[in-house]
Amino acid sequence: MSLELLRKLANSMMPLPDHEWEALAACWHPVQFKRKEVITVAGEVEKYLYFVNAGVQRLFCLEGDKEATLLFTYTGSFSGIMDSFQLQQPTSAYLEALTASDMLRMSYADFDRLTLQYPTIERWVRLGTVAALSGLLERHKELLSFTAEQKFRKLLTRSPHVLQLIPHKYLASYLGIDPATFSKLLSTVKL
Amino acid sequence: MSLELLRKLANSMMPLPDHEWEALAACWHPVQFKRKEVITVAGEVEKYLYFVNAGVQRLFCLEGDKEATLLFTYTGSFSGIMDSFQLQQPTSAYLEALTASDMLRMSYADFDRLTLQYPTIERWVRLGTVAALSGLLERHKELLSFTAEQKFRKLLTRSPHVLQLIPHKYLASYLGIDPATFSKLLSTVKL
DNA sequence: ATAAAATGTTGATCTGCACCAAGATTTTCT
DNA sequence: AGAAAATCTTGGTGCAGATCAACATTTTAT
Repeated sequence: MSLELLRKLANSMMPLPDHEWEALAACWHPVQFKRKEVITVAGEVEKYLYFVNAGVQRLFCLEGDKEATLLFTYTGSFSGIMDSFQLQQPTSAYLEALTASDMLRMSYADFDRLTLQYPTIERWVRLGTVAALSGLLERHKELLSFTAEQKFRKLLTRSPHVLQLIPHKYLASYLGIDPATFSKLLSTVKL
Repeated sequence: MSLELLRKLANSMMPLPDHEWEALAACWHPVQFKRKEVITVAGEVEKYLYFVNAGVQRLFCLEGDKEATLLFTYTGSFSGIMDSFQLQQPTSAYLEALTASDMLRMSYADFDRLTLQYPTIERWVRLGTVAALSGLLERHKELLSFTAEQKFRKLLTRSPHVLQLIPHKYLASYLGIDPATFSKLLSTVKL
């Protein structure tokens, strides 16, 4: 069971005393998902916090017959439906594996115990959550004020690698534009 | 200095032992803003967490020549630029008073000390932040998938009172639609 | 109370982008 | 390797909603 990536991340953010790290590490359990497999279904309460050892995942909602993609998670990042997990309330989102995924996960009971027992961990979770909020606010601002082309360009400059990593129809959904429009924008930029 | 509203809110969410409440209460200081006064400017680090005793405030960004309104805060809610405050990083947003505002505020130094000293408070801040994240995700989903009319209707059903409270041009900006379109939608619904 | 500023309304254009559809290409599965 | 499924491309069309503009109304400040 590989905790290397997670340990590296933890150390870079907040070095923990050895015994706290032990307690934390003991709560993670490996789990695998196949490509296209749905990890969490709308209506459920998110049972786990995930850490991605390998693969790409997508968080999305169904609105009528359309999907709205909220975010992607990647190798080396946390995953799961964070608000549903922390508040233990039903979610209206789906989490699915876009590629075969190798993940670690922690149950809510363990998470709750750790945060109550170790103030450092509680604090670290808070700051991680704020960072997520900050990123979402930034994207929100773009949705409110950018044209399709501006959103497209921003994606290209901020995360060019996702073009090879994620099917374009999902990137289009993430930007709130039509897949055909995405394709047309792409062709204008490639010249 | 009126801590009534704040105390009521705190008790409803998480009753604190008396001495913790004392420590918390001692950190708040009253402050007033005039209508249209800018409370925090883009580029700054948010110095304070606010609690609104009276008034309405608006959080927005400038993108080119347009404003994108991210959220409103009201009597009885917290205010401030939460991510900038908690992370002590510069913000790209502005906070302004839409009406004359009567607020309480707490410095970051006090906030930091309280969260380190009292695990209950640290935890409560985390859960408040998650709740904010949850609400923002919900709105994000709507921006991605709703038409102007759908967003308009949702606003009317969820918060009809804001129609009397907030100038419609800001509501339009909040929904990401043109003020003229907002006005036209309003007239169709009034019949 | 009055002037001035801000906000809201309404109609007439104009356009960005969604929508549709059919074919080309790529990826996945066995 | 080959068949099937998924994804991407590209052109044509239509419309939701932005933009423009002029006037009406409401709110604020003195």
